[in-house]
Amino acid sequence: MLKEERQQLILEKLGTDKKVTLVDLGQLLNVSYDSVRRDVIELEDKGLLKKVHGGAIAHSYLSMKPSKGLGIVNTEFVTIAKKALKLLENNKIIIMDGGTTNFYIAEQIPKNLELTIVTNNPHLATALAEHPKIEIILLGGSFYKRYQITIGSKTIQDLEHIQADLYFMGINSISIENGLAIRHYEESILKQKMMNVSRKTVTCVLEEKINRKENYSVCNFTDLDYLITSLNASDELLSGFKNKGVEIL
Amino acid sequence: MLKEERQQLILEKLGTDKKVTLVDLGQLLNVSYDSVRRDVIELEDKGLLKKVHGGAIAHSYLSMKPSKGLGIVNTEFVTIAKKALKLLENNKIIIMDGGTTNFYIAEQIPKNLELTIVTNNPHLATALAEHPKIEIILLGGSFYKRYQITIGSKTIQDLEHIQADLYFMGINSISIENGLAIRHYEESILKQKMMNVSRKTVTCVLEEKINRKENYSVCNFTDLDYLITSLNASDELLSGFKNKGVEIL
DNA sequence: CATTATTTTGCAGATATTTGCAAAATAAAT
DNA sequence: ATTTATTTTGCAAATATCTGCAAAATAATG
Repeated sequence: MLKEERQQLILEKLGTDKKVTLVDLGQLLNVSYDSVRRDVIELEDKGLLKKVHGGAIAHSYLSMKPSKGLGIVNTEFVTIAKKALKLLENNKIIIMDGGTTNFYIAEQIPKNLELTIVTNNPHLATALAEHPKIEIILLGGSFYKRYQITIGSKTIQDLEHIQADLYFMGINSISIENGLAIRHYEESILKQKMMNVSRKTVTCVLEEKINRKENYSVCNFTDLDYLITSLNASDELLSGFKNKGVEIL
Repeated sequence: MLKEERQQLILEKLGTDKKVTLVDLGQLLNVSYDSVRRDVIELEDKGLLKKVHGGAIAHSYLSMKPSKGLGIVNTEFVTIAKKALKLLENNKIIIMDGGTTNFYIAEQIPKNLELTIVTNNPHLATALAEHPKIEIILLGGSFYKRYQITIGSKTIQDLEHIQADLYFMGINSISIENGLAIRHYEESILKQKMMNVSRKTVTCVLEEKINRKENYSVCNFTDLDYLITSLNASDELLSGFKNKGVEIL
């Protein structure tokens, strides 16, 4: 059995059971104790699980259904989140909106980093509460049940006096011609405001979002400062995005 | 069983029962007395619970984590919540703060009632999102991790332009002489503001809160409009509260 | 295809962690 | 004040981890 195959099985088991012991894994996979341990260490380095004495426990997002593929644990998010961490520095003020990737990023922020995080996503606020050094500002406003975020003029007003260093923007579609766009009108306005009060803006783009079409435009592609993706730099989907003044990570 | 797994179970039990003894835990988890004690010590170091002689008690915010439904149903809460429902009418604007009882009330609100609920408690907002007809306003501000609510001058400012009909106030202690009081300074100020912008104020008082002492006073007993309790009207704990212009339910 | 480099695997000894036990110290209860 | 329950401490056994190393498997090369 290949190493990758084994590690995939570990993740799957972890997704259903939430925890595994190394002894169990060793028997299940028919390899030595040491091999599974090394596997688990590798997986931990990738941020896909948490290793503990005698076993491993799942990161909350492992239970999330993979967007495509069958039974394959989706690690695209985690790869992206890892890259996003490189943009974080001590004492910066970061805006994170209701984008899904922001959860993955939040979970991976090193415990020694001091940050202020401004968000309109209550779930993100509670997730970040586990972190010892992060100060959290929650934006008020109308609570939009469907996306579970605050929204509307009050939210925008709350941003008025904020000057952030970086904004992690969630997006539904991205293309050169149409720029960045999402599905909901009020939210598109809010994202524009968030861009305005941030020195730099970064967006994390999953493969599936590229060249899709959505209704409400937020900004042009070149308004971005960074683009984070798990795609290889040589990938042709990215070809149009290069050399436009946006740093691609 | 992994150590982390055990500790997770301890926290879960604590979330529902509010208190545990080490003896119980030892039996429940099938480990020695000493192990659970060491677990509890570790959890205390992480600030997740408070260790006491012979056991441990939950931090108040543990109960806020909407683990699964509301866990074990505490009948006292439910009795109180039922009574609280009588104060609700169509199209009213209600403020609910971070009080625990507000969760129970929220869960019981009839599906046909149209309300606007203003809260500084994100967990309450997400719980209310299940309700088809309630409009939710979430107050912004600094997110206070320990109690999982927003707090501070921004939160107070968000209340400035709100005129509510009713305020469900959570409280830690109540007595005739010292009035209503809680443990946290900023929160006491916030509750005062919430009272100010509401036409009427109601508080739900569990037996244990009566004649306790807490640090920060919020208001006098007579500033209340309604008092909801599960105690029998003839109970002597209530004797001092009667005929003071506060309607006791 | 054979050969060489690279990676992966399992093993053994040295360290470190966890666990349960028992005696001594402390706190709570009667 | 005496008894009882709980905590603390030190200790030893069991278990898990880490390290370096050599055999096996895999990939790369000519």
